[in-house]
Amino acid sequence: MELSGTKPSAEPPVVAGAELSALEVEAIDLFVAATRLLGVPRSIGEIYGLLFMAAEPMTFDQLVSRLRISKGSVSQGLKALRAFGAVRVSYVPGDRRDHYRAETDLKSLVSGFINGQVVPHLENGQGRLGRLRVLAEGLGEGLAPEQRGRLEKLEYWHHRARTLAPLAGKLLDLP
Amino acid sequence: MELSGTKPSAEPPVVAGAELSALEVEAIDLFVAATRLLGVPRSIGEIYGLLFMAAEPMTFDQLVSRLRISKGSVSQGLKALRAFGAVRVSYVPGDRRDHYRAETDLKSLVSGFINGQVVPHLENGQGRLGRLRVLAEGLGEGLAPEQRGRLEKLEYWHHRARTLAPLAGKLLDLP
DNA sequence: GTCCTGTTTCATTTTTTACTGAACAAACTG
DNA sequence: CAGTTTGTTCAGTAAAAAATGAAACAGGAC
Repeated sequence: MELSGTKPSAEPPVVAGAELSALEVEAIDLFVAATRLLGVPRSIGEIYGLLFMAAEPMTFDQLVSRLRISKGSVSQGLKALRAFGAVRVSYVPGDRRDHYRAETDLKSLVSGFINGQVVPHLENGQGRLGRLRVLAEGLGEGLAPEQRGRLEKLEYWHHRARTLAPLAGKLLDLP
Repeated sequence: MELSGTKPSAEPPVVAGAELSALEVEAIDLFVAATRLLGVPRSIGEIYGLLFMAAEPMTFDQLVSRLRISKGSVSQGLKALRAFGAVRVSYVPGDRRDHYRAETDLKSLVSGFINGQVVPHLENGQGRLGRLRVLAEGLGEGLAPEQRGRLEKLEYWHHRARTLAPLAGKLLDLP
């Protein structure tokens, strides 16, 4: 199965249920790899990857038919992507369907991800730390100095994370 | 189930196979929550959490018996934690067994995690990007301007990530 | 109102990932 | 050296996560 020709004479059809072009496959592959690192589902990477390479916004059913994944996955994937601002909905006059396009501003993407995935965990951590503090106080002298130091360290880490998280997007500008 | 007493008169036994103290449980819980965010297995959080709160280094079989998880999990977990420098091995004279303690320097932990989990992915991405570039060149004019722009964006992102990743630890110092 | 079209929801199935435990290897001991 | 202790590996299994697809829903169009 060789791509022997020197230049592609027939341009890839961009019809609804068409096969993915090699370029699209490669781009999707890249984003799927990224999702593993970020710990989000594969299908989300597929959707974002395809939208990222698309020359123009795509509809729900284009995503379904070109990626050959279920409507359920597309619906949930778009929901998550919208939730942290990685896709936007374009209004297209005369078309009842929503058209989706990828947000490609790195700062927005990073901020969105931090706010959606990290900040909630940190707020959770707040509660856990509080309980830990109460337990430690209850122990009084039963707490070894090493342990006391560790708890202080934890408080410091948490504080660090909470002050840094909102800045993550901005850190991309500086260096 | 109330902790009604004002001070704990009976101190918790720190014997090998003992129950975990409330403090330990709470700390482990916190780290287990963190592992979900980082996408690493739960057992790793348990091990690190217990070591983090331990007043002194612990042995392999203490981890097995106190956490009540299998030797396999402890072995694999410690292997991973050692791999990115989150636990260190203490030599204890007169004891054949290794004693493990948690590394608690935040910079080291962050750097270790980045080097172990992120950098390999980025190197991988190098290859993917290369293939994408080749495909794009092959298409020539068949590539829409939007798509060309996206590819440039990708290159930029990747470059950004590669230059920033090694600095991650240091970024914790500055602000 | 009823009939479409586009999208969401959710119980079930599939896939992936992590854990277990027994067999194994290495290193020490007496 | 035989026996014991300490830790690793890996095939099988259990648990968790994600994908599916059918049914429900929303809101225009007619």
